[in-house]
Amino acid sequence: MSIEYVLVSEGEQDEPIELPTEEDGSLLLSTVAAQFAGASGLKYRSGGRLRGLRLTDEHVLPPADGWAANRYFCAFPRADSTALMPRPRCSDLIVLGLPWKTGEEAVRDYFAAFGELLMVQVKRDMKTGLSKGFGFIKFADYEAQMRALGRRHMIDGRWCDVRIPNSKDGSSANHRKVFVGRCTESLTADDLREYFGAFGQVTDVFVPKPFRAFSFVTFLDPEVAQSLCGQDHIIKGVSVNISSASPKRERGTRSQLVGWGLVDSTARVYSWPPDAWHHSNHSTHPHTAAVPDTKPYLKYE
DNA sequence: GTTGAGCGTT
Repeated sequence: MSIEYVLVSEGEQDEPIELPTEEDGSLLLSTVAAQFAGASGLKYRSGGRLRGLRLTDEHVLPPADGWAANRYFCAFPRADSTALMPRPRCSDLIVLGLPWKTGEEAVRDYFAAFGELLMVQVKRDMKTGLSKGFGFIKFADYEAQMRALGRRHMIDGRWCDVRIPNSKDGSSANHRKVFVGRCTESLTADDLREYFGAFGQVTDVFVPKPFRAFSFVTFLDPEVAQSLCGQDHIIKGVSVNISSASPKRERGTRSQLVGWGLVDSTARVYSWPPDAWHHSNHSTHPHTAAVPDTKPYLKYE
């Protein structure tokens, strides 16, 4: 078989380059990577759908109808295996020193240059509506976050700082319940259950009545709960912060017990499942457990 | 009707 040239572009819309095949008719991944750094494979469009090419031992194999029948573009690890190799999560960032005048539109306009924005807030006085001079943003891409953190920002004629908020709590107790802060009244228990259900089985959701701007979500698996602590999540457009459900102070007080969900000061608006849950629910907190650090409800470890 | 280091109605 003789050498053939294959049309390959970086992205589907980009200008293709001709790449030479090997004697066996395959295309070496290193040949692709020489032109498109970081490429991990090739794909093409077939009948409106994307199709990936087989890759064996660094040889990209042609489709059944041969190379010439299609145009190819690159697959990159980041684009296709987000679930397998997640980049660091973006966190909310605080923007300090905003001019009093500056609103969310201006903040968004400014930071959009760094990358896609998922959230922009300018904090205002509840009564007057005047800006407090700071706000919060969240980028879609960690690289954008890094770029924004790496420098000062001139916004509407004033130097502003972008930092990681220190309200973030790095600590996370090993418990199944998480505190969900910065809830709005628009977030219902069902919203929270549906959203957090994607991370693991949710066994309980507390939403204080009257509205208190936070909620508690309990998972079956404490590892799931722990893994979420310290993160910001956007639910129905609301940026909530997840942290350990155990308050930092006031242990032993009624508010402590309330925080742990051991006392019902608020309405239990969601409970599941009704009975299987009853026993382990209130017996395994480190401060109250009769049997220290045993986790009879776990099937692993 | 003000202000200029901070931290988002726990």
